[in-house]
Amino acid sequence: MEGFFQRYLGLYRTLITSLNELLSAYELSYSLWQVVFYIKNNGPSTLVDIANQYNVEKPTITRRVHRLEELQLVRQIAGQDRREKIIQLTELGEEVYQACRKRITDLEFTIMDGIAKEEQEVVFHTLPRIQENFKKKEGDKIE
Amino acid sequence: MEGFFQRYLGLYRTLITSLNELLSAYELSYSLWQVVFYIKNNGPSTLVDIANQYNVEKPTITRRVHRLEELQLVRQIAGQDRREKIIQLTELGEEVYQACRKRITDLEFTIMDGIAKEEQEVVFHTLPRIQENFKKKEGDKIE
DNA sequence: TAAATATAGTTACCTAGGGTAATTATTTTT
DNA sequence: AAAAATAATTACCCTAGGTAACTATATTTA
Repeated sequence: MEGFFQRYLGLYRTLITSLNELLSAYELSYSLWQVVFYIKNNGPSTLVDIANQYNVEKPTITRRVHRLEELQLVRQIAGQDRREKIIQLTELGEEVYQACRKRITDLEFTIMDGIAKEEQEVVFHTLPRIQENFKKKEGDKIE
Repeated sequence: MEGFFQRYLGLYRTLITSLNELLSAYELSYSLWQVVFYIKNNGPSTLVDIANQYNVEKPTITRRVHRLEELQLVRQIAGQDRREKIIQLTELGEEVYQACRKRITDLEFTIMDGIAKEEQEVVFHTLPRIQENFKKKEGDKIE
């Protein structure tokens, strides 16, 4: 499938810019949204949980969480292990999640306009399979 | 198609990192590769041509081209319009293009492992259609 | 159980990559 | 000829992430 990367990456800037514009109404960016999304869908989490989910380093998540604390969208709660910082959504965080979720879903429908349901399904299921192939390749390298 | 953006963007860092690693063997990154690729496939081009192709601002391309000049992969040639800077590949640039093209194509095949040809085709054709939908949306906004 | 090791998070510093506004040189329009 | 447009550049700024070193706490192990 020569040219796949080009097709894939050609869409990236358009998509991320569009999402960031949408989210800027809530003083968020996609990278901040990822954290809100993760906590909403996995419950109170540690920074390591989040870093592992998105394959980024811990300082990256430290920064994102600090920003979200400033925005009062998340707060820290006490846990057993005093090394850990467990964060959860605030009430405001929940509200902003709902509002963004709706607008993002709307955008997802808009940009699928005219594309058959079956085609959408194929794309939806194939992208994670490609990602698995990358992981497999990484694994091979290490062994 | 709720969750599409997540699926799409989840792959991004994996993919771009993998490509940048591959290209680092030639002191390139994907953003530099785009310029080499464009010139190879469109012939000698101006900076504006390239900026338009990738929807980035001119200074971005100025920087990329300067870097490629340092690497001696491109050179400037004279044109009619003396405002323009027309750049073309050097012999070294051609060689590096061929080498990278091969390695990128190999990677493209690797990460499609186990994915049926028909599914690959659907993804391949659907991504640009999604991009068109974004453009259409942008257009609507302006009017 | 004391010492060694591992883990969670932070800080400071660095890099990649791109944007905006202002500027220069040249060309095109009026 | 003067005004407007265009191509490229420069200077400055922003976002986002990485690495290495460090602190505090928890877990292993000898």
